[in-house]
Amino acid sequence: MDLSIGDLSRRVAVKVPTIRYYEQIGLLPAPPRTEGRQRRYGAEHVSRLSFIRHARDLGFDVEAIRELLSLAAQPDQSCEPADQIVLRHLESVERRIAQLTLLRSELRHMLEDCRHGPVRECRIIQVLADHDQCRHEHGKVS
Amino acid sequence: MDLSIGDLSRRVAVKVPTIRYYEQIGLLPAPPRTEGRQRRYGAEHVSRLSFIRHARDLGFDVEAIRELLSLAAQPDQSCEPADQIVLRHLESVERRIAQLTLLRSELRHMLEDCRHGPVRECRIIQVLADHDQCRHEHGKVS
DNA sequence: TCTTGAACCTCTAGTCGCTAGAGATTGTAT
DNA sequence: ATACAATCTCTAGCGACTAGAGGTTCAAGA
Ligand SMILES: [Zn+2]
Ligand SMILES: [Zn+2]
Ligand SMILES: [Zn+2]
Ligand SMILES: [Zn+2]
Repeated sequence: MDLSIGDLSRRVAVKVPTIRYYEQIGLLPAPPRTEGRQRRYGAEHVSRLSFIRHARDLGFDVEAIRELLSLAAQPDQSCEPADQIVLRHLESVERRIAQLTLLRSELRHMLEDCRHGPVRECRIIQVLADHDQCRHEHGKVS
Repeated sequence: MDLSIGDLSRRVAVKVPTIRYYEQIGLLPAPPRTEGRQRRYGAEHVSRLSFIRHARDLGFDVEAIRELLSLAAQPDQSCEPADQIVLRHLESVERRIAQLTLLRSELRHMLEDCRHGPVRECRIIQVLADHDQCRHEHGKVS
């Protein structure tokens, strides 16, 4: 186990510049270097980066991942803080789904109502110009 | 109708720096100025900014809004390009909902499976470390 | 051993859609 | 005249990368 950054990249499916970025922000520890200053990674880097990547895929932000990693390193502590992080994330995903569902409905209505004639008669343009013609109180999409 | 940037901001509910930003990127035309170089807006700015704000609330990106505005200014043309823009956006919203729905399910499972004991036994940490323990092929959340 | 060339290095800047601040000027009400 | 809120320009920062320039190192084949 003595992987170049390219090897690690292929193995974990994280791009090379992203790995360097994670090192820069202190998410992945700086590995040892060859005499020519090239990075060489070991098994612990593979598993840590896999964790990071999986958590990113699941939508956690870097701050949350930082906390999750530090919890994972303390196996005797209660896992409650980790649960809290996941719960918070779940709630934000649910809020997001609710917003997007309203949005989808609004967009579908716009497309259904459109008569596909000249812009002058286009419902899409009219609705965009006037939120009162919307069916829902879709909030801002954040 | 001769609104300061603050008046316009309150009327359309778009923050002052955002209005200046829209001017900078060419989304909102530069208004006339007072002798002391302060911006003064008219009715056409109110309606254009309302359009922009509504489209942003509906999740359209600036490029799409640019195209929609330029279409809106040509009332005799076919509205098909506008419909296309909305359709593209709808499809991306639908993809996003599908991803987030998978994600929600995964996060719920993680929370359900967790025994709330020490980190060593925490399913959340275990699943994060190993995607094979996931129920779904949740893709990357983009 | 030498030579090639892919992979690596650092550093800077760009993405998107704002948001925040500094420091100076203008408008308006008393 | 004075005070003070609002405005001005300019620059930098957010999150999570991504792209590129310009230079160096590694590893494989001749
Ligand atoms: Zn139409
Ligand atoms: Zn609306
Ligand atoms: Zn747990
Ligand atoms: Zn997974």
